[in-house]
Amino acid sequence: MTARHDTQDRSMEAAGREPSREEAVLNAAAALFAEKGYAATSIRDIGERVGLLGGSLYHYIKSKDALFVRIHDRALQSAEDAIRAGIADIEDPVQRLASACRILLAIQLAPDSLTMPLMNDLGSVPEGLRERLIERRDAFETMFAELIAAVPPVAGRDPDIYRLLLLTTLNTASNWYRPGRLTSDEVADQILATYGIEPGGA
Amino acid sequence: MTARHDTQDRSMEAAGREPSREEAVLNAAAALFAEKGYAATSIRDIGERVGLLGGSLYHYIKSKDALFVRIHDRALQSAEDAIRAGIADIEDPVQRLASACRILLAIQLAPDSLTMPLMNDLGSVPEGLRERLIERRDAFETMFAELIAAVPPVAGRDPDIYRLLLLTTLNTASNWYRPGRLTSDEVADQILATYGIEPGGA
DNA sequence: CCTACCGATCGGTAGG
DNA sequence: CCTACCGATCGGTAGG
Repeated sequence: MTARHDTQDRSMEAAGREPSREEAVLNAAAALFAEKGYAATSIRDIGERVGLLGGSLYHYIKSKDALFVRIHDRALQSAEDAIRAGIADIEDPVQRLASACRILLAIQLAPDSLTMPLMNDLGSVPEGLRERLIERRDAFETMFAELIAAVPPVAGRDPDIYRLLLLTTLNTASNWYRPGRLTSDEVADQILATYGIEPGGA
Repeated sequence: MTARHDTQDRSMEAAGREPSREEAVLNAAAALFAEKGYAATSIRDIGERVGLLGGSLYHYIKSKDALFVRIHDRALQSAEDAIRAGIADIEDPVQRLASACRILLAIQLAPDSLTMPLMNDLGSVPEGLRERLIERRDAFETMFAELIAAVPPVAGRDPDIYRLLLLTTLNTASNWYRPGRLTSDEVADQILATYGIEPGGA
């Protein structure tokens, strides 16, 4: 989970090829939505980031709403895929949960526009959209809930609250994390210890 | 959709008197800013909530920016006052921190427009404003940092991360909390246990 | 992918 | 506190 990619944007895909124009639009939009939220991000803002005028974006997108949904779904799917792949070969439930947390945190802390700040505040999203997005989110969180349910509960802790606190802690870490002093994995270790998830036992 | 006179709530203050019009404007604005964020809340939205047209609000406010600053400062000041008052007579550092957490959480979970969701996401606030607000926030967090510094650190935990996780956990609880099953204090107990803050000892 | 534009809405003001 | 309006900006479209 060590991030070795540069701070440079215009991030290339894994293989190293140039991103297509459409990918560039999605990435720019993801970054802006993550930074300023839905309402404060204008179509013209997004266009400016990729060197197009606002109206020109409509060759690649159907509407601002649809663009947001697309990015939101892609981010969740990408995170879900990464977690599933990362834990596929692990059998011990504690190790599975620990790995999932580490991967999710790495995603949340990495300045990677593919997943970006996994879309945290839906507050400024219009009424109609919000429900769709929350449904998608619930599906993601179900996966996490299952990972948590597989480990022995911590004594004296309400399982629902435990789950919500852990997930929220992972998801909001990007609000305060500043790269430099600690790596993502070091922060993950702190969070895991806080929630009594001690892999390797020792 | 009962459409009597005003569907408005017109909640009274603690003492039972009518809130002044200015207070009503501040409270409505606080609720809307907390719900949808700065950018997605229009002056006309706020006016609608108190039964005025948008332009009429400018008798009570100087600008949207200034209104937000005012509400933000009031919320932080009010929270700070409540915490200071609540721990003034407590000497044991663990008890002081525990009480402060309980009070802060109660504020964050209460649908009270005076403090409302203590303004969490500054993402949609314009550049210039944001710095001012973050400064104000730092002052508040300093008080909390001192309370934490007074208790013995948890073994193996990074103090800075510990502080950031605890504070973020308290501040984001309103994102998932739904009244009914557990009270604010019961949630607080879960959080305190998670962070090794066990007052009373037995 | 741009020019040129649309209707709607924004924060804010004048003037009573 | 409203009417009536301002210039700016919004999401989005036509037409090339």
